[in-house]
Amino acid sequence: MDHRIELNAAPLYAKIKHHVKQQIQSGVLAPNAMVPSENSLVKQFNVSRMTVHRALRELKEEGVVVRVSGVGTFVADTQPKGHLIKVNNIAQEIRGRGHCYSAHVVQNIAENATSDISFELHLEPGEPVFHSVIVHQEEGVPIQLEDRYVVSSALPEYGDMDFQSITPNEYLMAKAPLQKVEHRVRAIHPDLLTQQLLDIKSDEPCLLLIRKTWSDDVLVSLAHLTHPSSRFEFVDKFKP
Amino acid sequence: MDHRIELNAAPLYAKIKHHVKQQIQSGVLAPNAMVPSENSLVKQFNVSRMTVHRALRELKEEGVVVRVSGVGTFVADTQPKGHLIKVNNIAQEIRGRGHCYSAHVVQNIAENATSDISFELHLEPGEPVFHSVIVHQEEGVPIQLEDRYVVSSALPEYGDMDFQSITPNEYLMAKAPLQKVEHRVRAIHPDLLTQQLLDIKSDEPCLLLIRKTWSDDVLVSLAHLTHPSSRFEFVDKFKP
DNA sequence: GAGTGGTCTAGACCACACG
DNA sequence: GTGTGGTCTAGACCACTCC
Repeated sequence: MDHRIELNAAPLYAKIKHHVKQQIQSGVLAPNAMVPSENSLVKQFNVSRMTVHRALRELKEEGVVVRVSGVGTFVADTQPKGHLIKVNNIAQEIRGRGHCYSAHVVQNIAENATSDISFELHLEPGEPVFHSVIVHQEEGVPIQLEDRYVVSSALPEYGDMDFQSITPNEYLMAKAPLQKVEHRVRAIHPDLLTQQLLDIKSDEPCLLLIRKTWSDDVLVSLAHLTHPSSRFEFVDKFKP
Repeated sequence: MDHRIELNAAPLYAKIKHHVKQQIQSGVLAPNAMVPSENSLVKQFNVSRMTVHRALRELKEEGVVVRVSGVGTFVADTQPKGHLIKVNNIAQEIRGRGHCYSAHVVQNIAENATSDISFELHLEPGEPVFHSVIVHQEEGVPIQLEDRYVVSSALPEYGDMDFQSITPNEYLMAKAPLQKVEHRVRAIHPDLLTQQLLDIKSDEPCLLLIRKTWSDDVLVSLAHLTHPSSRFEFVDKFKP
């Protein structure tokens, strides 16, 4: 049986991985749902079991799936969690979990930098900046409050954007190629406005990620990303 | 349970991985040196090529070796890859600021794993673990509460250590070469004991870093690192 | 007993690199 | 050409879980 006749260059195990991921992302396979067994995928794709096994094993390594010997393979029940570096793609991450992403744009206006903000952004006080405030939601539940300042001179069209379909970070990544990033992570008590926007009680601590991004040696954006502790944690796996 | 017996029960691909790692660590295989080819390892271990291939593929994914199709497999030259959150060396970090580091060892005892801990460490309930609790101080002020469990079978001498002059992390790094790390960061309310040990008020939120470390494909340690929000933040700068 | 995942074999074909 | 890694097959045995 020759599979090489096909022009598609992707290995079979990669296609199977992609197929399962798609099923999860599209909602066909909900969290905790059972993924078709190796043998049924063997029949479905007309490949050997070793190939299916490799696909599912790698999905397990990636944390997409949980496998229990003698029982079956299941869609990982991932709590809201973020990779520090990838917090920018909160929309993508939520959708990757097979959940519904939505955004509530509180404001996106032009301001003159206060002394605090101008200091942080290395500007002169009073220089124009954009100030956007957006609540990111997973399955309708607020998961991140994004309070962002953008240097107007670097991205003059930022204020015209409607961030319903694209997140500010996706916009920034596209318009101002990321050159350098600085993260600070703190635990805080949310202020009253934050409590209301995130729909949390006053005694719930929050994870605050302060993110500065540079493009072309210019500091372009300062974002305060606030996450309720009960709904979010940062996760980072790496190999030294 | 003897650690050596587990090696005999280990899968063949794991034995081959371990063998190659040993060769590298012992200096038999220097950085950039060529690792024996799949076919020669097939003969040496009298196994199938698929088994050897899996071993080398996983070593590649771990960054231990570099593989070039049509050429060969080579020992990776040690890449620094300065990654996230260097909480590892809290003592070093404090001294790097020119401040005085001190440690208060609350306990370092042998226990039998509770069901919670055994689950997290992938052990059977009741298996022996070491449980150390240490308060790390900067200029005499508590800055990190380290609550750590270590798998006894992996590091049988951990319980004998006096962590006044060397931190558990430094000990682990020396005894069990770091292979993989998982971090989770949360914001929490400290419990009463934590408040006392860190000398903080009950309403001060804390940054909790949960750190799991693997060595040689074995999970060896689980640490809860709690930091008062007013005295600590994580900082991370990087260039993509 | 039937089904699951975990491992392993002994072959095979392919693309690529090198001399 | 030979040697390398990348992939894939069609079986197999095992330990395990669930009914």
